Amino acid sequence: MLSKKAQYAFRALGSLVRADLARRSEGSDVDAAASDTPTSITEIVQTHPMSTKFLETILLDLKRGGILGSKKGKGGGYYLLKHPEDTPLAQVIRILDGPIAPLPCVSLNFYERCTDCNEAVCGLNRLMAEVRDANLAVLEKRTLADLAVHPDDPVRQD
Amino acid sequence: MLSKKAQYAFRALGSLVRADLARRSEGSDVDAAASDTPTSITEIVQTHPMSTKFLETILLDLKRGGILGSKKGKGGGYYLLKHPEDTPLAQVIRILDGPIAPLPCVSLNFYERCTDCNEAVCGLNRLMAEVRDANLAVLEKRTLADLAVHPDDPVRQD
DNA sequence: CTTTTTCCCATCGGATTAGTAGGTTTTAAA
DNA sequence: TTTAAAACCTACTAATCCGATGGGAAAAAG
Repeated sequence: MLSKKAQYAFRALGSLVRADLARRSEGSDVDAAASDTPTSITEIVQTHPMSTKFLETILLDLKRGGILGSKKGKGGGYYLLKHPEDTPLAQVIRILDGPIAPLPCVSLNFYERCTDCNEAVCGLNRLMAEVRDANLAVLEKRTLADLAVHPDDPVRQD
Repeated sequence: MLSKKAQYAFRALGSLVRADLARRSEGSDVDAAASDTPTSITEIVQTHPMSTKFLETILLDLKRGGILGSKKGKGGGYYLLKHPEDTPLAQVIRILDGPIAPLPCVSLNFYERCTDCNEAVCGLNRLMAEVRDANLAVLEKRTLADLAVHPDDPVRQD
């Protein structure tokens, strides 16, 4: 199960993706940088009701994780550092919830050796690696861009 | 991530599967019932070191969950109620860790309505349902029988 | 009637989660 | 140059969950 943190993160990122798309379609002629029109926490909370303070820590995590940039001061806020389709959902989950794998000993990014089992022989290892791969097949393919897709819109099915 | 409970459960079930297979190959001529040769907690802990008391609660959960049968008193213990290949890993995980889905609102067995989002429109719902399906594709196909497979043995790959 | 087992209930310390409080720094704009 | 609005930082807290433990009661075999 995703933590509240990750759930809120995805909601907030939804706002930022929509802002990104809007900016990109509006300023198609001018060279509008994402950092020129950041979205503030206050704005995000208005469309997605949640604790302002809690969201603050979440967006900070996403910034440290390399997904968001920020601008301080009046008119400041957060913005996506990359195109929405270049940030897979897996990256967001890893930043906020840690490992995606069901066991530390099959984790790619948070690997820890199994203390009391021989990984080469352990049947559970092999099976949980299968589960991990099934997860990543989705979570590395799907990106922030997919978050903003409305069900009526054509969805990428490949 | 799987809880310790689920991890221990899989180890213990490994023992019970091996006992089941052994019994089935031994008593091929006689009609030996599983309940005639149960495996006690003490035996399981000897091959898989872990807290006896903790394992006790786990096996009780598995019994209440319909996976194991038990026999009280001297010579008693636990045994599989069904053939190993008839218990998918998903069932074990649900008993000990609850939902497999990443969000309550996409859970098949532990569904809870989303309080602050419209499921029909929410982009996250659709994506997390995809993740759930990817998980279940593995966890409903793989069973206790796969737990006991040694890596050198031929593995079912379908 | 003794031993061995499952079964039941309550508790418990530590970690994690979700959230709060209060302040600082930076920036834009009046 | 003052004010307001924003990100940023540090610490704390309340509640919950996790992993485990303790002390038995009930059942079954010999």
